[in-house]
Amino acid sequence: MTFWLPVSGEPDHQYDGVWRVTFPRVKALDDALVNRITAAYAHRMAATIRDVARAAGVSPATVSYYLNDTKPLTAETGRRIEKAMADLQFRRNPVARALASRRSRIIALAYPFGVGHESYSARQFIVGAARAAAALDYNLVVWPVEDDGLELAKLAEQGLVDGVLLMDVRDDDPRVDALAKIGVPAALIGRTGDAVTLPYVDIDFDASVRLAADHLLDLGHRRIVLVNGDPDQGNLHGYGPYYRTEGAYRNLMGEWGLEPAVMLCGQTVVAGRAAAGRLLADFPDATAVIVMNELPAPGLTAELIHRGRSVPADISVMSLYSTVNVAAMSTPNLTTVTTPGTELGALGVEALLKHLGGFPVPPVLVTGRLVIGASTGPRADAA
Amino acid sequence: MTFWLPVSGEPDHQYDGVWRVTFPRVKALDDALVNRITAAYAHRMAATIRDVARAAGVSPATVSYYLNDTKPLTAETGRRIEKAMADLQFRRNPVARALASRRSRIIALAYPFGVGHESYSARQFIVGAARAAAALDYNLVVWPVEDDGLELAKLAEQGLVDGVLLMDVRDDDPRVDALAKIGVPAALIGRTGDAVTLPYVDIDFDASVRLAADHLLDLGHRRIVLVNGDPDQGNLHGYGPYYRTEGAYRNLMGEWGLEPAVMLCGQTVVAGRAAAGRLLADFPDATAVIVMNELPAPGLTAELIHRGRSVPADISVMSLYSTVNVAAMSTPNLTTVTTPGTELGALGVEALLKHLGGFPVPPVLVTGRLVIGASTGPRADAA
DNA sequence: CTGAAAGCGCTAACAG
DNA sequence: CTGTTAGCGCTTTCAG
Repeated sequence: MTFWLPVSGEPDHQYDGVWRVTFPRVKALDDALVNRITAAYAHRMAATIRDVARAAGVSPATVSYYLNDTKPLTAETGRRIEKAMADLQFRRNPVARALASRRSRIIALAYPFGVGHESYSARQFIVGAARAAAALDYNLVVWPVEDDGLELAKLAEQGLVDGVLLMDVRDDDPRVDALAKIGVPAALIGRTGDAVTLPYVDIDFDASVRLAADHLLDLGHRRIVLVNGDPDQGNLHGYGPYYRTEGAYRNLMGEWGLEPAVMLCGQTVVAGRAAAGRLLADFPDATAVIVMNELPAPGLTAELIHRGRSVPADISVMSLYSTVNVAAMSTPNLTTVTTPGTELGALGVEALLKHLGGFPVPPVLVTGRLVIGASTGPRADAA
Repeated sequence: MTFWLPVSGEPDHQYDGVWRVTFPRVKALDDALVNRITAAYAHRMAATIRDVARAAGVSPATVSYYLNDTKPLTAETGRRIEKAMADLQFRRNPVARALASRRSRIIALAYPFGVGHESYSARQFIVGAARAAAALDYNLVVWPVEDDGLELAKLAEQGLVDGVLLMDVRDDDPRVDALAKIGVPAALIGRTGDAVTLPYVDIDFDASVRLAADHLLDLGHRRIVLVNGDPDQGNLHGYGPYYRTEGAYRNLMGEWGLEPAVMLCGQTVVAGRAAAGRLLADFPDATAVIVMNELPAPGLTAELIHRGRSVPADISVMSLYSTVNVAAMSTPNLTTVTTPGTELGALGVEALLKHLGGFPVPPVLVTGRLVIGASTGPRADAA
């Protein structure tokens, strides 16, 4: 079996004791080699539950009860088991436990990795989810899969994981259907359309947009343009963050009696640069702009300055759903409402596990944090 | 059991049908709840190898041989098994397989998540590793653990995984010792000190620095400053990328008969800004600078411009080990030699699996890609 | 080339 | 409160 990494360029290998590889197309191990792998999982030589039982003078079942706290035991019995376990350096075997209990205690994080999903906060989601899982004695496997659900189905139907946490969900997400057909439980980061049947956690778009807009309104701005993501680029129709953010923005503008102004922009730095020209042409009276997602904002800001506008004196830029580090890269460093990635990852795991436990799981919406930078300031032409 | 996410700010919850959470301290499920989780791993109702054997008129062992290609079978037998599997929609149970074979076919990616490790290419490593693992029928669990090896030891000694891939390794890495003591096989992305006993893949620092420096030399620059990472910040003493990059740089300068000039800088955008002042003060004759890692470079560039220097007319900036997206965020967009994250992740998995198979694994060094931006240009004061 | 049989280490009824 | 007893589904000698 061979697989190719999604990297450009031709392979160029040299060997002189070590391999030196430039832009590799990676040819992986073949089947035969993989089959010959001999190392066992680390646990192999450890004492078993039977050894412990024997040493403690109880039955294996009793040890199991103690381990799982699944039946009440006398303190004395517990103490003897505890001692035996310590003496024998007992470590329970998670694989055997999984087989017998029919629960692997492994969950998967499925996240897309194609165009339009190049969010740098991806790392935060993974860290949040993995650490939450670890704290709950679960393991998190990572499945970077295509949007279409095919790869996901293949992985899920292997039956290793107890459940799947889906990232970057769309209204009509093929991955959801794929999992449903296989019968693997799932929870969502993001949501599907109106009839959300699965547990989910998501950004609180209303609150986040309000946080962003209020800051601008407080500074006196009245002509605030939203630079939203473009669903036509990267096939992101029905992508919640786009239309929910726009909805929140329009509501808010309505609430304040202001005219909404929306333009679309691809999710790259370069697209952000290009958007600057359109912004100035189409909305010459804009004094502030809210830019969706972390990549376009730096590009747009840079290009505004390049075209002779001063930020924030002429126009304030608010970066919506970015990270502190990315926001700091621009000059001036950007004011942003962050993506609560760590929180969503952790809360997503929590939702999934509650769901696996058969508990009702109310939706959770998390608001980003307003981090004030130097790209927003008082409206210059204030009446 | 309760755990706190590493997020700042106080919890602020509201419930009105959905939870609305701001800056949450996440309180996770308690033990009792986790114990009550009932969902089984997805496989539970599927046909077993016995069913297949019965349907095919062979023994379970034969089916196993067929599945694993572990003994030669007649074509006819294979065909019958194949048909039975299809009829019954057979899916082998990975947990049972793991128990019997003593191999879980799960490997872990351990990566640090503390200060100094906030690389945005982390996502690429994970994607590369996870997809390589999947291609080889392995699963990758993610363990974001502290540098000290304690958390890692706790996870590894559970015995779920067949091996561990360590990211961001240092010369004297406690995590390596921790794994050795437990007896869990490991491979490295990065390397330990001189006596590297474990298989590793790493950046080809010599080649990458040469790629960066050659570009600048070709443009006529002769006074090229290296802005290296500061090991005192984030406790990164013995961190290979720092001293290997510096070594490569010094060699190269020697080779060209140029005077090396090195300054240190923390791994944040803000530190990069601060470094600009020192650069101008300490090396007023510099016409080009090579900046280590993706965060400081944008800061340094911005501050140089802020101080009235023109990039690249007055000074060229080369961002070493960044990503295309981050490099594009600056104005001018930065020339960079990338971190080959995807490649290293995939090659690391390959190295680990070969190691598990008992095969010799020669080291692999991968060179980044030179992506030319607008931050480097011909030396202005060329004689 | 195929099969019988003995587990892998743990859990979970069911008894007592 | 504790023990007995079957497995969970697959792999892997060891025979034939």
